Amino acid sequence: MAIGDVECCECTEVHEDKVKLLSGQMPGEDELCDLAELFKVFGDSTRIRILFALFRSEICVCDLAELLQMTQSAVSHQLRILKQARLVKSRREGKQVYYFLADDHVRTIIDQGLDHIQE
Amino acid sequence: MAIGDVECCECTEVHEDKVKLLSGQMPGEDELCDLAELFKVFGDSTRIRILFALFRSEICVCDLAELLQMTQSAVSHQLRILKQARLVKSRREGKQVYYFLADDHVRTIIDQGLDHIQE
DNA sequence: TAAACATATGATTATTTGTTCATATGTATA
DNA sequence: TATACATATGAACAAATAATCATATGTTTA
Repeated sequence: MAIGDVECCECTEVHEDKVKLLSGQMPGEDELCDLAELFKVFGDSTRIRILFALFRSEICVCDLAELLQMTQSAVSHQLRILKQARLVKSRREGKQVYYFLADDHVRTIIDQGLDHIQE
Repeated sequence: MAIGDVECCECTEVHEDKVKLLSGQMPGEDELCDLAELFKVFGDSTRIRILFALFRSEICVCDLAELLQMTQSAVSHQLRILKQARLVKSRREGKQVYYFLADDHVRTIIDQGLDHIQE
């Protein structure tokens, strides 16, 4: 179907009013994309494992690599993504950099996710 | 580094005890993957838009396509993913199939996500 | 039962993304 | 200041994935 053809089928008029109403209530494009980007960050088991580790305490990069049995580089790349999403923060102590959870949203979101899959 | 080389660097012994402790507390592989898979489903703006629409009321596939200005096929593919993740359910009414939210975890998770990005 | 409508789905393609490798940056210490 | 250590990052490659197209399935009605 060509772009610009509004209807995907013939049933458009069935709930035209409902669609119009909903259309006005949808969040803006920016907000939707930001939200999807945020959840994308949770959508990788390496990053989930990092977040679980940080539930207990802050931890430095090489300990994380050891814990997850991954290269320092791979862990560092993922930490960068977590940091850009403001899910973790870091502090330097000498040669080492310690990462920790940025706030409690992380716990809540993961807890809700656990609730869901355990149902 | 070859697989089997445990250390990524020389600092392993610095927090060896911490790593061991954490290692015993990490969730199982299955749980971690299920969780990541779940959040992957939230990590797409099309699916987020579908979920937002379902916040208001159940809605049929072609109305969703109209609302999102997408093809029926694309919407249907995404609904399948949402359904496999048990985030939505459906019921047939005549020729049309209505989708609706499976439970309240969806709202909670998205609300927490919104909280986070709006900070 | 045939035709029209609504939805589902397999195959293909373009894009995104996680890991690896090599290397750069930053910090401490001899 | 030279060296070693800890972390960060760019490029490349393989794997995952969202939209499209064509078509199949399921339902209603003439």
